[in-house]
Amino acid sequence: MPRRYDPERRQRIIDAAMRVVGEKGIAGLSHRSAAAEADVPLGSTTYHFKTLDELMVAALRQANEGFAKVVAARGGLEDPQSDLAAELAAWMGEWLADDRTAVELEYELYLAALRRPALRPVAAECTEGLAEVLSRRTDPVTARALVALVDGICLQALLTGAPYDEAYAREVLGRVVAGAGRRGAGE
Amino acid sequence: MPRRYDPERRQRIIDAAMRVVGEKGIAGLSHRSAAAEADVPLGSTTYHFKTLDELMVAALRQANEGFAKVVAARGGLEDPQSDLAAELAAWMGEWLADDRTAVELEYELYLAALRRPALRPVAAECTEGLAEVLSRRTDPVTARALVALVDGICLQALLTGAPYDEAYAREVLGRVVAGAGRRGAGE
DNA sequence: CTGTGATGTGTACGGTCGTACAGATGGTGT
DNA sequence: ACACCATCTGTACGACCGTACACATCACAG
Repeated sequence: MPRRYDPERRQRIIDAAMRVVGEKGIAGLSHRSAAAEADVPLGSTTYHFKTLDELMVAALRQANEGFAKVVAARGGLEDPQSDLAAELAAWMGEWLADDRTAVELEYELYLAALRRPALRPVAAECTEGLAEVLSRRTDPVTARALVALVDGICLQALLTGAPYDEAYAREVLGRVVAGAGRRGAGE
Repeated sequence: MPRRYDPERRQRIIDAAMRVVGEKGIAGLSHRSAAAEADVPLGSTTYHFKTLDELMVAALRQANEGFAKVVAARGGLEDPQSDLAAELAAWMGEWLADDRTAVELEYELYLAALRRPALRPVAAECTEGLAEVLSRRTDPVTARALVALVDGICLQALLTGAPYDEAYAREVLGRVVAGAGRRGAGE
């Protein structure tokens, strides 16, 4: 593996791209805007990322790794003594309250997979990552359903601008958890 | 209300914009591409829709009206004898199988509200529209949760490219329905 | 019948974009 | 020491974009 002249150049471009998406949205991301934000010449971004899709793949992967760390750091999700639904609802509240822009950034990159097949494998990693963590507390089918419900609740809050209702989230997440292991659950 | 020289001009532009989004995605929508698709001059699209946001608002509203008609036409959702979760899961299956591109079109416009405040009120109408229909079969909290779960399940299928699993959808939707009217449900 | 305002049309300007490329630069293996 | 190649840089081109504007056209009130 040959060393680089500027070994952090590629990484700095990814970080810059994430800042651009956070500030101006995916529509504002271009080789030029990322280059300007990273303070590197245009040719440098086109060299490291031949297409914008490549840059978005790198950004989404990095965002998801950061997300996974935040989830892992919140130990409550792994503690078998805790109420899984309540833990999830509380964590969503913190996530959304802490910095809604950061959540928007993650979802914008994640949802971009809708029209960009190149992003789909990475998007699949994102859902599987959270589902895998939840699988340590419940069965895989319930875990996948919880991920879907978390996405739906977050999106409802973000898309309509409505405030996050933690009691509501805890209640409905609890219903999915409560049904774990019943008839026809596939497990 | 003054009549128009070409009373259908505006409507034709909206239809063209929806075709453009369906074929090339929101990123491919511009005053020019919509004008070309509608076979009208550029100045006509800029006259009727001062900004692209206005055009997207009109397109999303129209897509939602079409969606509401499809939902209403499927009477099973209103029949109190039917299994609500099974009806919903079957309807999602038909929707996704019939023409996945059409579903992508709807979700792409709907999700665009994430970064475009102008679309948020219309996005809110979309969720409330379906929630209102479901409210005739269950309580409002459960209805809202079902909408969130439907969105999450559809998005998981669309984003990851995975096939739609109707049995799974029926099972987890059923859990949410089964919990209706319990403790702390807010109703 | 005529004025007036809404609607339709064509063209042009300045800006941003992806892409391409030729040359500079400095690691790295031999 | 030398050559090779990954990396870096600046510049240019053609395409597309939103916007603006002057002028044509038509419905309708008076």
